[in-house]
Amino acid sequence: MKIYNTLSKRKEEFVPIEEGKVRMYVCGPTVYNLIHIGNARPMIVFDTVRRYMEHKGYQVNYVSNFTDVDDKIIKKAAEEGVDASVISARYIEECKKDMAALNVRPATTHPLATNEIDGMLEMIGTLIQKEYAYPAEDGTVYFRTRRFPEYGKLSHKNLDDLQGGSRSLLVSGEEQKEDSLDFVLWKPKKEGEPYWESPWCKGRPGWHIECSVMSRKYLGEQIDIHAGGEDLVFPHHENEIAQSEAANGKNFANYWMHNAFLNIDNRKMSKSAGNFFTVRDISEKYDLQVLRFFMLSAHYRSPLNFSADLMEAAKNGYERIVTGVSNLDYLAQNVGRSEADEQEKALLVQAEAFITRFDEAMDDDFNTADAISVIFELVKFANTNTGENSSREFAGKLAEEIVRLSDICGLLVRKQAQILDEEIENLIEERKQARKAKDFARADAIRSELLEKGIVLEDTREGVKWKRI
RNA sequence: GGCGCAGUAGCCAAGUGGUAAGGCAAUGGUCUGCAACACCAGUAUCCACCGGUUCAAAUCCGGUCUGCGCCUCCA
Repeated sequence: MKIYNTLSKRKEEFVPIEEGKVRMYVCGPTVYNLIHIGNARPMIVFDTVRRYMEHKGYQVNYVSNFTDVDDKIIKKAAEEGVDASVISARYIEECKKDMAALNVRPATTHPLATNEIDGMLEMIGTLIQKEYAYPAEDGTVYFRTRRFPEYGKLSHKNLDDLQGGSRSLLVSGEEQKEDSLDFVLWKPKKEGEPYWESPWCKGRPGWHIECSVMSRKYLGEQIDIHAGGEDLVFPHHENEIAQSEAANGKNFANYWMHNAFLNIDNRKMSKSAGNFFTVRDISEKYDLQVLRFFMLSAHYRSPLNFSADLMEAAKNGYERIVTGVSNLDYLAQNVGRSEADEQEKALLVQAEAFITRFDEAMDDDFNTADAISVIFELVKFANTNTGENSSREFAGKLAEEIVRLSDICGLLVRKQAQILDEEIENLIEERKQARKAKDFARADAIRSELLEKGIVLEDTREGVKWKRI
């Protein structure tokens, strides 16, 4: 299995620190609002990475934090006149709902920054002791960036370029830094803000130190994979490396994975531009499996454009798989012959090639676009080779195969049997009689009536089928 | 200004040296009372442009154009 590593800028064979196990940390959202569809991309992508790793037999320890103390949370709390913890608790709950709807599995551990303050104080203390950090007069603690010679190794920047770029960006408070590249580990509280006691001042942690501490606590000093959006490469992940490696004296993460951004109508999503969508917004119009399918239909390192038309196309594509499985399930339950014959057995052997190709695609830096195209080919293979003369075993096995591959991508393609209201069932039965009597006007009227209730009827060779839209 | 990414059919998107996967849309056909589903057929002489390397390039090298990202909170 090959993974593109931002550190080396190339694909590398994945070798875990501990055989059979993966330790993986994914930077999670700051919970000050409902998550937006841009937040959803890393969640979906790295959930898929995790699922594939597990499919390959790895035991994955997957940690993803919630940043629950931050300027934006404090601002929102002030607006609503409530405590910051009320805001963060609310949006953590909402985020978990969205994740469930996206079929993103909960992490092994979802640590909260505010529960890990002791660890942060400890790490900051160590950094000061090792002279990698220093407190300023007002109690702010800064990381001494130039003391960490490898600073810039992830983002491939050199310190002097950064120095030049930031010189014009000096803001108030900067003058107490030894160097403009130094970044904050601990900052003093302002009036009305949540705070914790520390040896330096009453205050709260800087953003970067959280992840270094939580990663170490739940996964150990050295981990296999650290992941997040590409915007986190600099400065967040660069700073994490500096903190963790300076404090622990060890290499931090072996593989750094970054997903590219999601754009809306070819522009960066932003509230001010008015092209901002939360996951909840999308869920009002689409099954969120469609959003997941959409995100996985491009490679995670390519920028992905989002638009209404593209979502429609994704919906149609996703439904092709769902319909395929549904047709196979129908055959598997209703067809006469139970055992596969010789010809079908030969076809099942042939179908194994799709599984191999699926794994090859995923082994190549999680090429989900290619992997999904293999699922489509398998669907077509199944559609072409099954019919009312198929055996239950044959249809059933093909259905299982499609469901299994989709499941590795976290895509739910088998719709649960839904219970129909008695009234609807009666209408379907009445329409059946009407069609038998060639009263097509009445049959079409019933179909229209059901359509208004969100029920679509299809008269297939195998009989009348219906689905909710 | 520094660093970096991308440009493949109407749209989306794989493919990084051996002669263009897959999906959506559209077209013709089969099936169907009709519709939907499904199947079959054709659909990029060509991969932004120019030049080079090679027996061979969408794939490597150089240049041009265009779009985008990071360098500042941000997935």
